Amino acid sequence: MLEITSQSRNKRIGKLQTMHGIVNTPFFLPIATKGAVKNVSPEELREIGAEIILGNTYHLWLRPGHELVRKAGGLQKFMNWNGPMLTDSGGYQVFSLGAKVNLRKGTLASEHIAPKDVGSKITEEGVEFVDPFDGKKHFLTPEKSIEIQLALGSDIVMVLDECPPYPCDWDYAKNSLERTTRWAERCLKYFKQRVQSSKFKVQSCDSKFKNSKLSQPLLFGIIQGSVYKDLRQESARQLLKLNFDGYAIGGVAVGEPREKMQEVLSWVLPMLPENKPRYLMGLGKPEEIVHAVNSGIDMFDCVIPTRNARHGSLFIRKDKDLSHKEFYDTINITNEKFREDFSPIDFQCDCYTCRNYSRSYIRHLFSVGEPLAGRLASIHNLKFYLDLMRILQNNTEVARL
RNA sequence: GGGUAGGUGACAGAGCGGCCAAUUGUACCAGACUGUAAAUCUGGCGCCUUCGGGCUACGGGGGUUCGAAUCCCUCCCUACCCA
Repeated sequence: MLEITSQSRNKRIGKLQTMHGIVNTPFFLPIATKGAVKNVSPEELREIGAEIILGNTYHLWLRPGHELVRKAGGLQKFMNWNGPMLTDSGGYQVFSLGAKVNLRKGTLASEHIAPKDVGSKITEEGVEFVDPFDGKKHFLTPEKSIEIQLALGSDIVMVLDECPPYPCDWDYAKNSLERTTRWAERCLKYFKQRVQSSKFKVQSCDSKFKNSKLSQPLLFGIIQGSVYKDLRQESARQLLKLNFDGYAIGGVAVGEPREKMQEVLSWVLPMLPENKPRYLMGLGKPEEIVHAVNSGIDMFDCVIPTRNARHGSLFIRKDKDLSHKEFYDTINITNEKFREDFSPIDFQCDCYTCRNYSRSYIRHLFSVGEPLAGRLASIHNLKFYLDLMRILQNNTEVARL
């Protein structure tokens, strides 16, 4: 249940209760796909203001295996993250692994080949994946995905969905969304069965959470339907009937134009209950997050801050007015113009990196391939994102400081 | 002093008569990354250009040939071996 503490037009600010603590909304989840946010330790995540992170079912299932993580006491304990965690269901890998294998075969993703024909095979029962590392096949069902997520100790469990690529024709999108709903039902059924059984035990990493009001994870449904209004709304209606703890909007930022994504929000958000969290999966660029928060989204996750950091692309605050279209800049720190620039990445930033290191030094680390480069850059970019969320959490007014 | 192997673009290293301004890698320059197969990928990388092309280039000089980085002569240089 989401406790909304203030609201202005569509924008909501609140608190989300989870097994491992309360999280302020709207929030951003740093991504720890394989049980670690790349280059950043849990302590550093805390320091820069992260309250919750995201782990990945698919990757952790294959390595090290969810049973191992269960034995370790849950992923939080395993990786030393004392706080809430959301787990993705593996649905995105239907898209990302499928589409990429497809591209390798020389077919354009834009030609839209249904993923069932490529790297992942979708049937009513579940999805068959081919592990790109060793070519082994793995079969993931809705029930299996839930089982894994519970073993990982997830606070927010996502249903297994299919994330279709863009463009995607109406017929395919319709079939896909309906299957996603059927999978969601199976997830819900299995989830209830497991969580209500006497054997269910919260994977708690810290005794302080024993008094949490919540003794079981939250389960979120995922709305699909590509860029079609009728399908998106149909998907939302179907999932609303199942009464999930929260609702995610999936299948966006897969190549569709920006306006399409904003349209999807405008169709779907008015249908969702006020007191339940809304999660826009995989988003996004800072301005997309600001727009989505103003539209009523509470949760985000994205690889941009960490991946771009590793590639030398860094965020810089520019304008305090978030309604201003260009409230930030990005620089590529590897550019020659920073060779003798001894100023910090961002004067307005108080992250560890900006307090202690110059652009020139970080550029040097990148050019000689020192791992510290990616680490300092990731800390900075994540701080930029988390600061952005902090600003959004502190201001009821639509996108203004 | 004698012998052998070599000298190719910033570096390493292919090419060994025309399809060579010259494979490839690195370095360098720029760009892209949206529920992470990503410390990855893409493009550029002699000079000039009206984008058709033009010019200068494979140690120096000379030659053979319609045509040479590629063949011949000579000089210079480098590495290793023998004195």
